[in-house]
Amino acid sequence: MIDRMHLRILREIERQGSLTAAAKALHLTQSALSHTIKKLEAQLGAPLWTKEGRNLQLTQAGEYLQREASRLLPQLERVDQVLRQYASGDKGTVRIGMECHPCYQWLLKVVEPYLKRWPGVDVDVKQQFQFGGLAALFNHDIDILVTPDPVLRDAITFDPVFPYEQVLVVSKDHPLAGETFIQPVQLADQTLYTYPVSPERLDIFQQFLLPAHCHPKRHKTLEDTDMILQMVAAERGVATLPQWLVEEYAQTMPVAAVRLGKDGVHKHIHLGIRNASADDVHIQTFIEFARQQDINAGV
Amino acid sequence: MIDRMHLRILREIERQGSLTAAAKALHLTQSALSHTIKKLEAQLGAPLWTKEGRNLQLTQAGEYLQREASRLLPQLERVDQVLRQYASGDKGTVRIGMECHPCYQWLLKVVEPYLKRWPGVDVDVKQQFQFGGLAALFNHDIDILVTPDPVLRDAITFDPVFPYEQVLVVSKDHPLAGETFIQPVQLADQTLYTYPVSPERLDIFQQFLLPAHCHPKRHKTLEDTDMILQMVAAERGVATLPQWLVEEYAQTMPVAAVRLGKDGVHKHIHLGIRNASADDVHIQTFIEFARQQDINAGV
DNA sequence: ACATTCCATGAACAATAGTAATGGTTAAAT
DNA sequence: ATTTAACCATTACTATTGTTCATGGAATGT
Repeated sequence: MIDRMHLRILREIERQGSLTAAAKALHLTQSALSHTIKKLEAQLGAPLWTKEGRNLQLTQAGEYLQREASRLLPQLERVDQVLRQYASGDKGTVRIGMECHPCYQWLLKVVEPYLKRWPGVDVDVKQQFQFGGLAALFNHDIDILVTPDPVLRDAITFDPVFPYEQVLVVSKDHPLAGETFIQPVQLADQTLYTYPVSPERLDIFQQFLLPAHCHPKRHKTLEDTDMILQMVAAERGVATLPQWLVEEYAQTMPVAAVRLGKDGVHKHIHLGIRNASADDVHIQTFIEFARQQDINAGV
Repeated sequence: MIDRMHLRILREIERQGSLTAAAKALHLTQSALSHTIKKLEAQLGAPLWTKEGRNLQLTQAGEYLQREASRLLPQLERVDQVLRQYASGDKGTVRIGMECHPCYQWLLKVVEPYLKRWPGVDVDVKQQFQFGGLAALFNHDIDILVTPDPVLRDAITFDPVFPYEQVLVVSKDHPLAGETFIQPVQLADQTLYTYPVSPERLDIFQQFLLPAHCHPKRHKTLEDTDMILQMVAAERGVATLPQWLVEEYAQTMPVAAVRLGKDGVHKHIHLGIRNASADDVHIQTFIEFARQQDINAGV
């Protein structure tokens, strides 16, 4: 009953704000659109819009349909894209999403040689998710999720591809800079900079501070890795980052890494995929490639 | 480009096995189907089937499209259903999925009075999920997930609605039947019956046996609660169940409950919903209703 | 009050999708 | 080997649906 065109109409009227503009965007006349809408509403037996003055206001049913449209249409468009790629040989697109900020740095290193090795495959990288990376994976917005926090569930498989150590970053002149490792209490008089995510998802809290019932003097958040490191370099506080990333930054900035606890905090970057897409060639090759890359990089 | 009808064709040909039968199922002539397919393949620039003898064989692209069809069509059909319900007043359907076997018993008690209280709302209960309950929730196969194991994620909200204690069930004549509680070691010479799910998802292992590095003498699995209790009653082994459920069974069977550890293993049944559907009236009222129900039942 | 923008409508037309009839091919039944 | 039945493709024709054109009314801003 509800056809793809109906969904497109809903979406386009929302985007354009008016029926006339939507018609143009859909390569139709205003009249055609008006007719189609009237017919649809007759079929449904309920209006989708009410006329408020000279523009339209969605009814409750209309709002529902619009939400579904913005959810389903991208999936249908993806189907088109994939089919076009089937038709034009073995070209493909792998859509990769990331949840953690430093993952991006790692991904850059993997994607570049991957694109060279597989010229027929495109890579789409997405970072912003309305409902988080896992939802994006389930909703078929992305095909691979890069994350340090795998979740054990039937439908999703996580594959550890890159081991790294999470370390404390401090200014080179900081009192802690000389230590080989620190204890949780040593952060009690420090200002800690992190990305703006809830403490439950920050390893420094979950795996280091909370088990020892410690907490930093202050906890501040900043969006951007560079900004955080600026603050650390300026001795305004400390932060945590992957060790390999600190090494890189240390070449150009006065910062140093210190191990968290005697044994360190060890993590893996995981690649998560839907089990249903496990036999997709491009996804398979990407994961394999990523894992091999790390054998070289994971020194 | 790909239209709903195309997806229906793919699905129906799979279901019926032949083009002629599919045409009949779609209320079309065989000829019409043949035409539509030819046109679609021309548009795509690639065949979706190859003729193997007198029946059809899907190409790779065809297989992909078929998978997408069986994924997307149910969602489109749900949209139809909801819109029909909008048209016919405030009727609605809440689709509930369950991951844990005993959840079903609890749900039965909640659904019955709920249906009486809200005659306009239907409840669909589903128990089998190809990729697990969480995936079903993400895929819009269900609207509410009943589970004892919430997962913290952006897109999903879990709401604890019913507290219960997980206990050991033993035969009335079993040596352990007299104890007020048992220690993990006391299961070392017992046969343990559970549902056929992996030990990581069984509280008896995760919260009781593994922390004490114990394990039962034997671990057997059975599909069905009644069957498990039969085995327990016949002194073939022990099992774990929610305490309130054991109480019920104890009225008709020679079984008794024993606390797990000094403090017991305490759990909650959670209701999980997509954040995007948090303002759906029917879903809201169901959760509210479920929570109130438990105040009475949760003795 | 007037121009402008927006949406609705009816009639005419064009495009699309559907049917009927037929024929060729394949696989099973006699 | 021949017949029978099932399946799919094709052509020509028809019905339905979608689209445009031309027009009019209703709301907004100047």
